[in-house]
Amino acid sequence: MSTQEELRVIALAEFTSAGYSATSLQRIAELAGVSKSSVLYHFASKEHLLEAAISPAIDQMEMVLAPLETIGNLDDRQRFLEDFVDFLLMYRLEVNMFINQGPSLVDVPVIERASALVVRLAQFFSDNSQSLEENMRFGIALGGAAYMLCTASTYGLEFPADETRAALISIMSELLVPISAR
Amino acid sequence: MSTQEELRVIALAEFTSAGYSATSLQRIAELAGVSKSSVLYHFASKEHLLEAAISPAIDQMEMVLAPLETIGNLDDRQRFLEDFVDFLLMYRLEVNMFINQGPSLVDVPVIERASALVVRLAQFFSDNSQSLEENMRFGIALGGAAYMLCTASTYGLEFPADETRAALISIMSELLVPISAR
DNA sequence: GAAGGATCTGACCGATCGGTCAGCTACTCT
DNA sequence: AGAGTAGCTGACCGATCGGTCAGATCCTTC
Repeated sequence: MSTQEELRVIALAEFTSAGYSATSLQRIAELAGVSKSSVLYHFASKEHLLEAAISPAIDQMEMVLAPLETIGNLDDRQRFLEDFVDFLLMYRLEVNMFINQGPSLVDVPVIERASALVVRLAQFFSDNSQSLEENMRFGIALGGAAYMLCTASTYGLEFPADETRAALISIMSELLVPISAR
Repeated sequence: MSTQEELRVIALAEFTSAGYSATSLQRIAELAGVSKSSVLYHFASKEHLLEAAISPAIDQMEMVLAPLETIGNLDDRQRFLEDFVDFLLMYRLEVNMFINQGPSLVDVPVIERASALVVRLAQFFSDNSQSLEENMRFGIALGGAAYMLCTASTYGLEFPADETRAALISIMSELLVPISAR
């Protein structure tokens, strides 16, 4: 792994666990075994490092959400949900960071891009009804999944990946089933 | 409202929205219209201010959780859930902060006290079965509710309190109904 | 009016922050 | 061998951080 990749991975882990503003470039450099100057050689600024750390996840999320508006029957919906859960599992650190720290990281372009995606997703899952309970079901599913996938591991809970995936799909399906099919 | 109370309220709001480490004492002082020295007169340190800001919520949570082990039938369980939702609504800022930033604020005594409460709550709601899905249902309910109650308002969603309460109780009941009654 | 405690402030401290810059090293290409 | 470039570093910068301290101000109590 190149130094640049290593820095990106370390930065992502630290930003997620300790928080963006609580993580210093000095600490990232120490964890990577290089100097702070070296970090700033590979990434023009701390914000650029943040951008590099999470934009792959946002790119992937854009791809997963691409077919959103073409979803028709419940099978389409179920397939999409599985893809989305796979996305959550693959990029759990990035998602957790966006969910938890996104609101305090406005003005960072990639964060705004992600926010737009979440709004689009919310509008789809709320069945265009914009009812309170529909919106809350979506919010709980998204926020809850993100919480479970990352924060909860702080409490020492560690689960096999495939079981986690199955349970997550099951619970989210239950939460996000449209009114018409409930 | 005394200066001390005002500082506590402002600090809580800022810690929640911007993050603990991203919030400077200088900023809290400015928002309150006093000097930084005055903040440090009322609270011995930034950490003491954090403690003062969230410990009322943790005290209340301890009271709400007191009857946890005596819960018998499903009616008890439902009543407890309603009390807990009321607690979430009353202390949404504190809960959101603990959920989102708790893991990065270890070594703060009040945070550890709250963590112990969450573990106790999780053990109850997971039906002592410790199965993966039970634990995940609890985690999604708790993390999701916290997310909806605070973070989601960033997206401009604002709901009447009583409707929010009813929807939250409904969704959480659904998520936390024990296996035996499903 | 004197005394005393509560409240508040500006000046100041060392540490750390993100970031700049000149220069060192090692490798590639001609 | 020489030129150029990518990778990396230590020294340094101004700004801001949390925190200390001596003293000003205000209000109560005698």
